[in-house]
Amino acid sequence: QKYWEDYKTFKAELRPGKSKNYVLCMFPYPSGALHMGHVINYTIGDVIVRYRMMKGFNVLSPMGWDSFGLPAENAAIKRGMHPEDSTNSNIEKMRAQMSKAGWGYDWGRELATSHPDYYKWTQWLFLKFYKAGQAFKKRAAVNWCPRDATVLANEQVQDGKCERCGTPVEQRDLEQWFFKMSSDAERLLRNHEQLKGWPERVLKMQVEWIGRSEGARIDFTVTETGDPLPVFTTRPDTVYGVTFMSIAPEHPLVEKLVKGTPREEEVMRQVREMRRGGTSERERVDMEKVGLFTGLHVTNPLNGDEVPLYVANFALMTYGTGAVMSVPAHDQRDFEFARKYGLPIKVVIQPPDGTLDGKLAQAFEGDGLQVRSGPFDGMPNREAMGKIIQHIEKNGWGKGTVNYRLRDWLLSRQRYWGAPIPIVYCPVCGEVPVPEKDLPVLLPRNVEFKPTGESPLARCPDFVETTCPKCGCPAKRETDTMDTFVDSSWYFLRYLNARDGDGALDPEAMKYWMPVDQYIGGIEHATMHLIYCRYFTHVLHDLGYVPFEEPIANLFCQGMVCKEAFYCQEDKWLRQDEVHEGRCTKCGRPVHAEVAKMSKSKLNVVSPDEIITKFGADTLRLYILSDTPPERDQLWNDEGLLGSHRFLNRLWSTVFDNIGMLNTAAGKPPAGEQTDKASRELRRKTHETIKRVTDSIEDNYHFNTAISGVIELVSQTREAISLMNSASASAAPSLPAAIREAVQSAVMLLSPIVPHIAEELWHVLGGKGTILQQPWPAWDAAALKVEEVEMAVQINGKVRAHLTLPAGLGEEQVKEAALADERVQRNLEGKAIVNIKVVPDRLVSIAAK
RNA sequence: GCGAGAGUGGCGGAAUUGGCAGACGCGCUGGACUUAGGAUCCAGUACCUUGAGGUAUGGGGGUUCGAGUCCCCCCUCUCGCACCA
Repeated sequence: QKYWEDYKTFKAELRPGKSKNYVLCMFPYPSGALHMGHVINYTIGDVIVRYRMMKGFNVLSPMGWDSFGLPAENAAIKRGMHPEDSTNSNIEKMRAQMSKAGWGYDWGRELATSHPDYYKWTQWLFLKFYKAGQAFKKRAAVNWCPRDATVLANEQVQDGKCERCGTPVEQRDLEQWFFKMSSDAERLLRNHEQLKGWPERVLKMQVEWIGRSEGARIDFTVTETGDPLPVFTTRPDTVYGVTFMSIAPEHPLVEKLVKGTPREEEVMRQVREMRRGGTSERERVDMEKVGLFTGLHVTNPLNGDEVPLYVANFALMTYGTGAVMSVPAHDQRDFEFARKYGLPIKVVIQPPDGTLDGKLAQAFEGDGLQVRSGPFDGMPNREAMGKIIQHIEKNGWGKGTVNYRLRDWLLSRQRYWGAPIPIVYCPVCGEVPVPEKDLPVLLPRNVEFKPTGESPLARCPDFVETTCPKCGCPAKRETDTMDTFVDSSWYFLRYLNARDGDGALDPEAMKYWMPVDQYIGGIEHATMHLIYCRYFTHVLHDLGYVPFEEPIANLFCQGMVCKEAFYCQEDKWLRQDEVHEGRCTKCGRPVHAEVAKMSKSKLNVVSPDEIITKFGADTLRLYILSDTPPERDQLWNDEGLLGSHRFLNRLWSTVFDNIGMLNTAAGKPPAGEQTDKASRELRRKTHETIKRVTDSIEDNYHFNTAISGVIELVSQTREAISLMNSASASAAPSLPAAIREAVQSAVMLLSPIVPHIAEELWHVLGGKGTILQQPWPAWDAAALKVEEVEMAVQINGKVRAHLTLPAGLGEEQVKEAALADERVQRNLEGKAIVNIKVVPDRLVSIAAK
């Protein structure tokens, strides 16, 4: 580690003409302690970095800190510290832990999103977005977490709960800052074709999240007042079957429409009741469908039908137009609602095989022929869809349109620990952006930041009170801060010129290094960070700041590290040492065991620090990659860790116990065709392993099979050493050279995974400098050739015999040899051969009756 | 409900992409050695029977000389989305 540090092994420089490789791991929130999630993430990244360095790439491997945000603030409150202090001390601790793990980074590019020299540029970018109309303020119903006392983006709400703390989210009407992400929906979707190096499931999740659907906007009219009431539908072919209209309780028209009507009080009471749980709470299938007649009606522009208008809890203000044309005959949800409230059901599409009447058991959602649909009667409904849209457009009743589920990104937060939004409110000039020369808008240090629901910065007069940059009048600053996902939406660009005080982005560096060749991180960011950073880059591209649209060429999502967790009814979650023979050692009750992601609450965490202290970083690194392909969840097993430790000890002693022989053999010509059989076989194993390890890494980073390959090579090498030391050594004069080659190859192949031991062994074997400057081993195709093969003989699909034959033997000769075999003959007795198939060097398959 | 992925020994997982299922590791069983170390080394370890066989990759069909792998039906689990009009 000292060598890597002293010689700046991981310092990356822009070298035009040299192939680059940008390997990036998702930067951590500085909690102060590494956990196994970091270990798997950053070990994968480090192995790729080292492998590609040996492959000759100019590799960039940066690291930084996602240091703003709620967790830092909450932790600081709990510990009675200022978030700035606890964040900085956590960064120190974690940087030291990372170095101990042996992960190689170019620390000269380190950044922290909470440092003014970073968030200055986050604010600068915000202003660019603002001027381009991509950042704007609007009043909207937003998700509110009462515990964290702040708003949340839709992406941060899970199952109606705060993604951070699990508290049920409420709905509030607030004026908030948004990024116009919805305007990028089409491109976010379209550019998927450029993301060939992304996992399919991440793209699928993004497709669902963006939620594109084609249909039409149709303008209904409120019969009594003449107010327009547009709806979005994906089934314009059913528009003649509308028998009522549903409107979201949040819809601005509701209050206006019922005002002064006899039903006002009742309707508004219902509206308040429906809104109480918040939008997300209502977005649940199992929620009972509730509606209330407003006393008003709407007119269907196509047939003039006047149908009742209902306030309904299943209508969402956040999708489409907030109003739904309801067609109970052809939509199951509308059907159930109509049944409940005794509303008419009007069939307008007949299935090809039968005749539906008004007494349906359920909605008919399939295809058929239009009926009771005016000029479209008799037309197949698929065809009618287009025709009806044309008809609607011609008459000015609406328009064919595409609707997206993706909403704008709510970026303001009523919390302290984030980048201040650089806007000033002037009584004369209104909303005024802070001039670029006045950036950063510094986050003041002395603020009472405990959450109350009001932005903490609002209670800091020194911060709030300012003058208008335009007219000089006394003015007030925006007191909300930015969502931390804003910070992390561009950090991969900032690494390229992290120390540059003159600009956010460096065009030359971006041209060379971008896009990111390999991004590694958790799947949990599929619809958050991984959409936000794409959107951000798209806008920066449109503004001419970056020369590409997609920042991440290849993405790898690692699995979780899990471990058995034990639960006792009486004593709750137990540590492993509190369980004995399936029973709780405290109360003797049987214990329930389950495999779960390592978590403090389930008491099944293993501390990387402790493992490194006891067994060394290499044991941990090797073990975490050994058992399971890295994209899959893995099960932590203490015994398995010991197995990895034992292997490294074996490798170590293989070198040290034989160091004299190994170094005497150095430089001797490698065993060739003229040498003895044992040497040729070891050499073949060596080159097979080089190929296998290289292929395994290239095949989606399957380090587990790469490692098992090296273990086999080391075992075979140790057998060769025993042979060499035995009496028959004279029969294998080339063995020392073959053993030397095998050992050296094993060390090189393992070096990205266990770099400390590999560097040490490499030096003991006479190497100079760092192993990272050595070329990755190449296999010699000639050495892979086998001389003899064992072929299986199948008779009617069952293996009946084995033949040892020279490799590459002709088909006829193989058949001959097979039929001559005594066991084969015995099994063929009394049968006639129907067919013989030879798979060269593998097997013979005989079909007989 | 929709979408994706996965079902292989006691466990984690291999399987050259249609070619001898169970590599490698853990665990377990014998044995060796001992400077008692999270030792090490050797042998064994899918199941049933052992003369030889027979049965096995969630279940059932199919294609094929040959299927864990391809096709059809079914079951189970995991993850994501979910009143999306």
